[in-house]
Amino acid sequence: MVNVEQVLKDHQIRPTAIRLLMYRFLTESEVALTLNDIESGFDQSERTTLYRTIKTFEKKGLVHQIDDGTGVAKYALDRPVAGKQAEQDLHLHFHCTSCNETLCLTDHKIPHISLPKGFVTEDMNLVIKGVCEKCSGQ
Amino acid sequence: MVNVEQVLKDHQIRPTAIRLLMYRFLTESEVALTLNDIESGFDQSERTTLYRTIKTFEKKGLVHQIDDGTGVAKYALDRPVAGKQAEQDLHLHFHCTSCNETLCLTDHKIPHISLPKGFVTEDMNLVIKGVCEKCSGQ
DNA sequence: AAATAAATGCAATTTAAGTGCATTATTGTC
DNA sequence: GACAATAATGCACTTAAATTGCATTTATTT
Repeated sequence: MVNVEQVLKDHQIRPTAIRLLMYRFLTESEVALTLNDIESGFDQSERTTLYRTIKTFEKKGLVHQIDDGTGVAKYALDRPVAGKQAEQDLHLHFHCTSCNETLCLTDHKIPHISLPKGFVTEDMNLVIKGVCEKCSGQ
Repeated sequence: MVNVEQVLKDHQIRPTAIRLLMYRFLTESEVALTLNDIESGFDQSERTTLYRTIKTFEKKGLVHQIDDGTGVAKYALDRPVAGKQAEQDLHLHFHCTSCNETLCLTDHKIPHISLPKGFVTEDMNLVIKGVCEKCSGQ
């Protein structure tokens, strides 16, 4: 069991009630969540507060935003890979066109790609669209 | 010089004035364009018409939409690769965080990635963020 | 406990995307 | 070429997500 309060503090995030709740909520989700998803997970909550909370998490490196092509931003926890750090945001994402869910394939790294002269890579974003194992029934 | 009218017809698109103009406009652009970019390129034009035109082009396989993470859709012509077809939309895109431009790196294909059992790939989308050769000055 | 700084709640704005419908233009048929 | 049928266009409007302003509340520092 992780000490959520400590995790937030470690990232210079003040552990307020809502932040603790949201962090736990994100922890429990297998898939990336939209702001709407998050909003639905809370009884009484201001959309704006949730928005700013997730943005704070993002800025502080707790979550990453995923653009899966649906036009709505989704967010998922940065789940540290055992032994590694920092390059963890170079994993790829899978978007299921059937159930509309998007998930991190944390141990599928994006292969290195060499670009033409002059191009400097800062970040990479790979989204694979298709049918997930739940929906393909395989 | 390509016969634009014929290109449209080949894709079952009626060659109206606006469509011919927009196709030429897209041809002349090195980078992917937002709807706003396109709108700015025309003197008198209805946003809606341009919107529906680009969507028609997309449906008929003349252009592809690019989601570069800025939250605004961009569009670029499907420029057929000599000798190949169909798999041409598996090239990758580069988004420059300096000039905000996005371009197709047509001859950089997305490498094959093997997914866990049950996952079926239908489409892939790779966007590399960084600094382009114009902005890096290299 | 007071002063300071940050987080929250609510209202409102911005912006892109998309729809409905009447009008206009284009195409196919006679 | 005229006419009917079909599609494209223009304009107004709606939807939905993202984002900001500001007053209020809560937490932190001294």
